[in-house]
Amino acid sequence: MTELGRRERKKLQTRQSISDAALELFMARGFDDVGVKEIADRADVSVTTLFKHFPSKESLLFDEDEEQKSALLGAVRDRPAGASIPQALRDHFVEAAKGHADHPLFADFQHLVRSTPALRAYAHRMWMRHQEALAQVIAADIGVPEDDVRCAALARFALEARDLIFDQPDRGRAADEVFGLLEHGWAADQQS
Amino acid sequence: MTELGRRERKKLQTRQSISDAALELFMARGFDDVGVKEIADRADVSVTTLFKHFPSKESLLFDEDEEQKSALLGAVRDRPAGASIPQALRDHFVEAAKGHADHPLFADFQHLVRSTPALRAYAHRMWMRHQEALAQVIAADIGVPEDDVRCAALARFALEARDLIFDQPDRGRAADEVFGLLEHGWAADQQS
DNA sequence: TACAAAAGTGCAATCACTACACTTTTGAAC
DNA sequence: GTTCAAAAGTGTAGTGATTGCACTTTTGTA
Repeated sequence: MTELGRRERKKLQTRQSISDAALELFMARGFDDVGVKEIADRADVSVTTLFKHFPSKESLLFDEDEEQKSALLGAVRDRPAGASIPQALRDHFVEAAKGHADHPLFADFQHLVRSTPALRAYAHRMWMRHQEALAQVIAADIGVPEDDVRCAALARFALEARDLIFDQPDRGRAADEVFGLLEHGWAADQQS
Repeated sequence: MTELGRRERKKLQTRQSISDAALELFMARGFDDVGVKEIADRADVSVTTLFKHFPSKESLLFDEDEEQKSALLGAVRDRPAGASIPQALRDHFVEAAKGHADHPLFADFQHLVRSTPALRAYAHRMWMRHQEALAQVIAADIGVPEDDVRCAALARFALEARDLIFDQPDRGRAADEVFGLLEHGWAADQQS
């Protein structure tokens, strides 16, 4: 689409160098045992430049998740006929988890993030940023005002559900139970 | 119950001085515009001592929430006969919110916390710490293993719900809708 | 070719937080 | 009452992320 000039290409290249350096060092020695100075050195830029490209040390590991976001919204918007929204979200998460299981590198990355409090918190915050957009897609889908509370709640709960499920040993079953709760409510199973 | 010796009394007193100093300064000038040095000075202790009593700058504003926690667990455990768990949690949150509306100082405190990203995040993290305990109480109540996923999910969603509801203009209605979702599920309202 | 914007640099500073080695206080045992 | 070890407190010096500033270099473009 958009042809990038040399300037923009170089800028992206610098950004990528920094990002690469950070990933390698963090994976090798852990987030807390690598300083930004060392990353900047390896990427052959100054610390100042590093912070012109990334707002914080944590952000070095997380590139734009525009893709992730649109996949999420798409999963709801373009769900198969007859599928409910919670079902669509459940399926989307299970699929995504499967896709990640392929990449062996990704598992290490996940482990790094989940075992480092600062990264875990940052990743969670980034992920929850999608709440508003998701809520709006849901609201549009069922034809209610875009600030409807129930849509906001479903969006929030579903996004939280992903992390909740990730901790469970049997993720498939966990996903079924958690999204079952969202779909049919707490009351559904209690008096059975 | 426990008689406190002079030593422990003095320790608590020091802690309180620090806490008071922090609250006053933060309320007057905002969280980010007050340094820990200044707080320590006003409390007439060293910065080192300040950090012996509190693990971080944010924690200066949040005292032990053991009380809050047991109130939360009690609301579920001792709920009126016939009330469901989501209902009990809903009522508990609505009651708590009312109680806070009384204290005029509390409103300012709330505003400070909610308008300062670092504090907002910290408060949220503290609040969500109750998830595990709440999940266990729920599990015990309905007689399932304490690591049941649905209980963990209900606990998490309910705790998240509080903050979600707080943002809404009409909190009573919002509470009804959000906890209605937890109680009866997304499907319940959709095909009506 | 000249010029303004963009990208990058180096330095000094801020600020939360920690490690350390030290003094003072205090509770309790003798 | 004296003694002694633990607890509480202090001051200093450091680390490490992040920012502001004044500066040079690069690059698109007129």
